[in-house]
Amino acid sequence: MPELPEVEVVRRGLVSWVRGRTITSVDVMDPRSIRRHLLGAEDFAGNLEGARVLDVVRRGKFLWLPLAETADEPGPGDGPAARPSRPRVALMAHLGMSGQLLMQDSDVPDEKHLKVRLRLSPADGMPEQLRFVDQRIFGGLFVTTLVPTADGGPGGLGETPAPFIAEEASHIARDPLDPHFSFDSFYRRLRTRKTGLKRALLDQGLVSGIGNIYADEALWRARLHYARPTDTLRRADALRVLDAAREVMLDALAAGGTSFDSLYVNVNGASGYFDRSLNAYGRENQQCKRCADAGIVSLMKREQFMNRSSYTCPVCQPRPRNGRW
DNA sequence: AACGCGACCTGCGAGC
DNA sequence: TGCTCGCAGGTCGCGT
Repeated sequence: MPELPEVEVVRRGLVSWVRGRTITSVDVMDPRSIRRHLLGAEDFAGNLEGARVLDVVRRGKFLWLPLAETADEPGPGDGPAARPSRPRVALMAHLGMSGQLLMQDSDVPDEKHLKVRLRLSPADGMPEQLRFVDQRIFGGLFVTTLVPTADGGPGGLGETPAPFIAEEASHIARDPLDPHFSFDSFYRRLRTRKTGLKRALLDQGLVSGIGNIYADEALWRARLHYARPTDTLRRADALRVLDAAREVMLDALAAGGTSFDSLYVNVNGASGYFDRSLNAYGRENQQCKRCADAGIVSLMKREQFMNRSSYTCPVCQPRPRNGRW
């Protein structure tokens, strides 16, 4: 579930099912899904078994579960007096292009692409297993350490552990929905880049959470072409495209994310329906909706850019000339 | 230092 | 029917 809204749908879904529960056993059915855990499957399982899940935190498209290393170590809900030393490790997840995190009862047959199974301590009315399913294996799980954040703010969206972030997510910028996202610092860095606007929007170190779909949607809403040079971009234009990204991702979140097929589902296996609201992505040769409202005939164009497809309206998102508008 | 490309994977639909 | 090709929501590492 690759972009921010889809990952956030998973995070929200997961919180109520796993927070406070203990991981009792781990099955790795395909070691490729934990290849970023360099010490291998046995070490991976050993780190998780007996650990208690404190929360589910997201930064950009990275998701992690801070862990209390023993089951009886107090968690965030146990009151200030019982607060433990901060958690030091976390179970990290990235969904890549096709990863899913699913809560399943034990009697549900294994999915075709089931890669990792976590069994959780029993809890009333809750599924016993957290499953990582991944067709293309671009995603994966691994255990990592928590390190201080660069700006001293919260690590990501989620409630604990405030100033700490999973190490492999520490180079990822805040996303436009993060309350600590700073437009000023984004814009300052944007102007120093010598690249095109879409490439910058997809650079997770500059602003995170935006992928190919929402980049095209944000550019369409802001009436900007993907090749607009970043070093001459006016503040008002940068603000417009960032606001557009925030809006479109919030709308998508409210719709449960974008699903074209069963690959993109929430933790209960349900699809989102934002695909019906897309204005640019996937609309090759279809009439631009905004131009149609203005009585202008204009067909959306698909072009190869960065080895992937980009969709633009040739009328309301004209290609820049000479590095200027 | 930062940009931009290829690699990492499986499966599906289109076209022959 | 079955082959090949192009395509798919992402990230990382290398060469320039």
